Amino acid sequence: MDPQATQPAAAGARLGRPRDASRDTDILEATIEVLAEQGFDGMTIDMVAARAGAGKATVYRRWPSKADLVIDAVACMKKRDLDPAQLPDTGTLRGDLIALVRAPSAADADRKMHVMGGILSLMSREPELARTAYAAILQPRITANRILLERARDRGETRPDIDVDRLAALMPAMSSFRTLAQREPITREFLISLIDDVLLPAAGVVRAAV
Amino acid sequence: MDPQATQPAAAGARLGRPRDASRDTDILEATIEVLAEQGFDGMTIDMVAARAGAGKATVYRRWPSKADLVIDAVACMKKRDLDPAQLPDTGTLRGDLIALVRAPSAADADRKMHVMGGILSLMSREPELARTAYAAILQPRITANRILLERARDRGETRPDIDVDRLAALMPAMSSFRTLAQREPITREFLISLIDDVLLPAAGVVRAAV
DNA sequence: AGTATACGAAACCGAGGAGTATCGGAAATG
DNA sequence: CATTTCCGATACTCCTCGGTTTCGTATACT
Repeated sequence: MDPQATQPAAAGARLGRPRDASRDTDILEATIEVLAEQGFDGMTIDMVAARAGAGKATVYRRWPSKADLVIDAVACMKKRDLDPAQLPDTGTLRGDLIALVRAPSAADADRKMHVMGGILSLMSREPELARTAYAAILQPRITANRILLERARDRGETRPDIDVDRLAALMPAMSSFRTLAQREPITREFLISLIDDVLLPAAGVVRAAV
Repeated sequence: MDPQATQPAAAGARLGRPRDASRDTDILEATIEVLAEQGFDGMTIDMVAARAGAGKATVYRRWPSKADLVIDAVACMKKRDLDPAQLPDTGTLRGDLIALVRAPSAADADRKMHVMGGILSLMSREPELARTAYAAILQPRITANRILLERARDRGETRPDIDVDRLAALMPAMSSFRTLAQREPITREFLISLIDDVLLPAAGVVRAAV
């Protein structure tokens, strides 16, 4: 199995120059960027390598194929994500939702949606990627919405019989639709209008004076 | 200009074997099918020709390039579409919306969404296609919803201050999201749940006994 | 009949991109 | 210093696919 079974015990120090871990993250970030701009089929390994300031060999030493690189890059988007443990808790559903659409969140969501659009065609052929992308891009947001909605419902702020799952997917759905199909940017105004004109009325929250 | 200016006046009968018009529709339908299954980049002209039972030359005699073929095929989807003049008018918003999601509509919407997903990457590079696709696939549905909503609002069935544009896009947005991102099929149950649990509450329609 | 075009099938051409190999140099171990 | 592996750069192979051409046949007009 292991051709290097001389002295370094198991996963110990290998011989020769060690790998530069910074190349990994640079390549993964470049992959996400090119993916968002060009889509999977429009993206070439040379583009990624050039943007990362790396050589093609350095890419292929780490990932066996273009598809594996993309799958790994998408999976790594999940890490720097909102932590369910520190969701906003302002006392009202509207306050929580508004807090969730702060400026960096909007720009970040816009790029994530473009990545999603870029790998749509590949997702048909790679079910594993489809699950990974859902978990990395959509699931966190939907889960956060679900938690906020359940909390508000248990407070008696909404109707008691709301369809939490459906409503939790509402904002991601309308956002992706606007970005990908209507090709208009996600703005803070759009998100707030979504909260006040669609989501809160649908949840049966009485409209406060604005 | 016209190298054939002998006897046939202007656009009259040409010389030789005339073109078979049935090949046009066969090729266009095959294009839509392959597009929905494979996406633009995964689709090859050979696939389309084979499925249409035609030769590649027959395709290229009619459309100068793959992109032109796809643009034309998408544009032709608009023809067999719902006519705004004969929208349902049942007296209630819910009745109208339910009537609009009859069985053939659901299956048709599912395929249209897959086509939309298949050309997403191309739409970035071809703004003309983006407009065409929107007009052929989404606009008719959104417009129909808008008309029904405005009618209901003017009847006093909804709150008077509803955001018609936002609400008209709600069902297409949630449908495309479910199809493309969540990869679950569009069922009649899903659409009705959307109407009863999201759209009507958001529009302020009082829930009738079900 | 003669001519001109359309048809399906298949060979063909050229560009572009995935993946591999090579090279000179750098960074680690011994 | 010798060895080994990593690095960026680049040349190279192989294959797919868009698009063109050819061929034998079919179908129109004159």
